[in-house]
Amino acid sequence: MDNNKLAQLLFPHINVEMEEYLEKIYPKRQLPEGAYVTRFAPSPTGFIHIGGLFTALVNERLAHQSGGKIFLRIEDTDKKREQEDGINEIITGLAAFGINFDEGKTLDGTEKGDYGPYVQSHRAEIYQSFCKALVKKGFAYPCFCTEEDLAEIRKVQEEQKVLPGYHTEYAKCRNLTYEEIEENIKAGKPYVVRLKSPGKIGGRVKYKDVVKGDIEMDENVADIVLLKTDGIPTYHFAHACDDTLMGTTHVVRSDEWVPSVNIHLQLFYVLGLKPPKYCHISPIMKEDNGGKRKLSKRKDPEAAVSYFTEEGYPKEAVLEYLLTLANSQYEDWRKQNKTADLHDYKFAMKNMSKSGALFDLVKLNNVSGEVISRFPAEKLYEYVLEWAQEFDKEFAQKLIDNKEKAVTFFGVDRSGNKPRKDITQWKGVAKYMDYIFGGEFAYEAIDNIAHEDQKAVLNKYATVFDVNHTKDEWFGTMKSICEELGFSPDVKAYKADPSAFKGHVGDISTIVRVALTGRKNTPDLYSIMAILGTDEIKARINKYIETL
RNA sequence: GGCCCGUUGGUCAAGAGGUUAAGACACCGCCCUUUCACGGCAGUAACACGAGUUCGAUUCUCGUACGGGUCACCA
Repeated sequence: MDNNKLAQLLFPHINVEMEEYLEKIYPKRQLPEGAYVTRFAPSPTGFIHIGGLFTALVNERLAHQSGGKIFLRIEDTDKKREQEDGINEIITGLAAFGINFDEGKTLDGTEKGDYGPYVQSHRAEIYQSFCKALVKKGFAYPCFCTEEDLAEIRKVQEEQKVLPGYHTEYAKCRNLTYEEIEENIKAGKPYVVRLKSPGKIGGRVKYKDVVKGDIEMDENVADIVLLKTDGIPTYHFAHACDDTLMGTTHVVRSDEWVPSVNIHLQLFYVLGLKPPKYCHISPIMKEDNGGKRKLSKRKDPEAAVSYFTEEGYPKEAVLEYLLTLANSQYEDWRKQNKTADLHDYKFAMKNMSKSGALFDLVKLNNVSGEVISRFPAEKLYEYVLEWAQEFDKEFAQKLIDNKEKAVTFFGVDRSGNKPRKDITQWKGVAKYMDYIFGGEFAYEAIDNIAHEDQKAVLNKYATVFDVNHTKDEWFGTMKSICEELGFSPDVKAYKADPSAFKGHVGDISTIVRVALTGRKNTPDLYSIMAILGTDEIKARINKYIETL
């Protein structure tokens, strides 16, 4: 068989040689020593999985902290999956979490970067050129098998209990003559181009995975499809071509790809190219009936990153949580560097876990509360407003109409080094601060103080408070009414003999708090009273008394 | 089923041939405190199992179990 002749028969329209792409069209990148070139390579469904964000984040950190580049490559070789506008959704979705690409498609529909096109469906000639080179070298051949043929082969293999797949003597089209091929093509028979695998059954390959360590597995023997009937490559082949041309140094992807590495290594081998380093990271899992399983797009709302924006988790919180999953020492670093930007953390690949972590919403809440506690009042206001404008218009309007009040409120207990940590997501803030905007709210019950005593406390308090008091005066006022009402101004004295009092000064503030806000748990009461103002305070006290 | 990977408290995890087996979240208790918080201190709780190597194994080796992944003209 004359391979050159076959290559010409198969790819008469391909004139650019593989070498030209390699040397002239896509010259090697000029980057500093040690710089990583990584990529994020989704199919354009528009859906961003939390695991995808995780992968993207790792890729982004690796590239940017090393002075390298990260590019976005759209893997749209499967037409069935395509989705209108999927690419833009991915770009904006990731940008919302601070992941920006140096190269690839942009929102205006153009592309940036010198290694494009970055959409695989636009790279057909490149793959075909590489494939042509393989045919010339005798490492690829056309296959005319139909689906039925393949099913038949599989059936036989199952009966014989041998390795399934298109390989060795089962690879019917491997040894077609030039004449047979030419005849089939002239007859218009559709065909794929397959790899003529040099692998041997029983052969083994080894490689060192950056996160999993040494891995050894069977050598690939399957004549996998390189180019599909439509001339578009499979993932495997596209990966080998693209990551070479685009200069990827580290392929960071989900560990479901580990079993394909033997194929990829073989592809680089037959192409005569050097493979990149592989970093297979573990997926994020979810507890399910005592077992673990991958977070599922269909069953788990939290699988979609949009869930976190809808719930109102600040992007910093999600990122920070993901970073703790990626590198548990991130938390220690954060403790030492409370105000530092999370991008200052030196992410280390070797600290990544080999096994999949369960997604823990409780932990996310903790991280989020921590992150939000560091936001100054103005920033908090902006974030909450931004969220509300999209997900709770009514609340957004209130925020706009009462901006000053809201900002003041957000500043309560949030300055200094011991900020409150009770806001963990924007959804819920409306309820959290409803008493700031109006008097409509339910009252939490106070069980340990009789209604009559509560009334007495409030009636008295209404006559002595003054919103112009300093905090000390305010506190003094509250203490001063204790004795005549039968309460202890001193908590210790109360605890020493609870039966001697109706309650202590703390109970008085609880009563006032519930009257004014409806709840036992709010930020500093003194500050809240200052926000409400005298008339509102009196009105609310009276309103509460009526309910007793 | 073949192949690959994994298994330290409820969760995330550090660790290393000899440790009282870190830390974080959650939970519980105490302290501080006018309330709510914040903070501080303490506590409950773990090396899947069985062999082997070794003076000694949670750490190394081999099995077993369990969990996960993968075996497409999908990525």
